[in-house]
Amino acid sequence: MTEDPLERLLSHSSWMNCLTDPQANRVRQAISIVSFAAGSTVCARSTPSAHWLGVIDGMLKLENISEGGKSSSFASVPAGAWFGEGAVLKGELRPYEVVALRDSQVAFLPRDHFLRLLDESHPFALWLITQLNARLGHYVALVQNFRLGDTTAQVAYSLSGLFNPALFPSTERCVTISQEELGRLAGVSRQVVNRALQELQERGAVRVNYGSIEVLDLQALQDVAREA
DNA sequence: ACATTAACGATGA
DNA sequence: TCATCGTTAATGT
Repeated sequence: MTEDPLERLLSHSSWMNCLTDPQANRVRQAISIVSFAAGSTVCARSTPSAHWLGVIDGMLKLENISEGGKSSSFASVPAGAWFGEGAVLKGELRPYEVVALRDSQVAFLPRDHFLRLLDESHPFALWLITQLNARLGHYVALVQNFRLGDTTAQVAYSLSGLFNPALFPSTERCVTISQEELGRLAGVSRQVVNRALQELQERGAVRVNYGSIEVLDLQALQDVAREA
């Protein structure tokens, strides 16, 4: 039963602790699981936000695409995280595209089940407020970083954001992401990412591997992100 | 100054 | 073989 990937996700999802056994079982049965190949679209932009999404395995990105076909992602979502509650709450069309960065498995919880939990469970509502607040804090810091920091600080902040324990409780020390993808996340070119990572490696904050980055000193990474 | 795009060769999986 | 990496040159703001 620990082989069940959905159970693995749920056992690491702190909001499950807010639910009663009947509620938890209801949720289990309502969730459907879909696999996506790297590069495929999980949710198209401007389609109804009919589900709350959890990443069982792999990694997703949330991105906007400009007219010129250039894409900029504003969030990467590693395994273990749930997202999309904003669009579900507002009942609006999804304002961004969800794309699998690698082969991924995604859990879909239907919108009505999500809303019912919110209606029935005070602890779940409190958990959700905490979650939204943590995300708000992340983006407030992102704006400050964008205005005050140099490009190395931007890369450092974007990378450290993947290890924010409030948002992504169960991320490992190592993240599989190409320098090009990190560039899309940080809003800079791949060349700048490459130089920034080498500088961060010289400082001992990270180790750069082929297709992945290992964080050796998260505090040092966050310190660089705050430099102006 | 410093970032961006384009391009090239080298190298890992 | 393909993706990714490290680097350089030309160009833009």
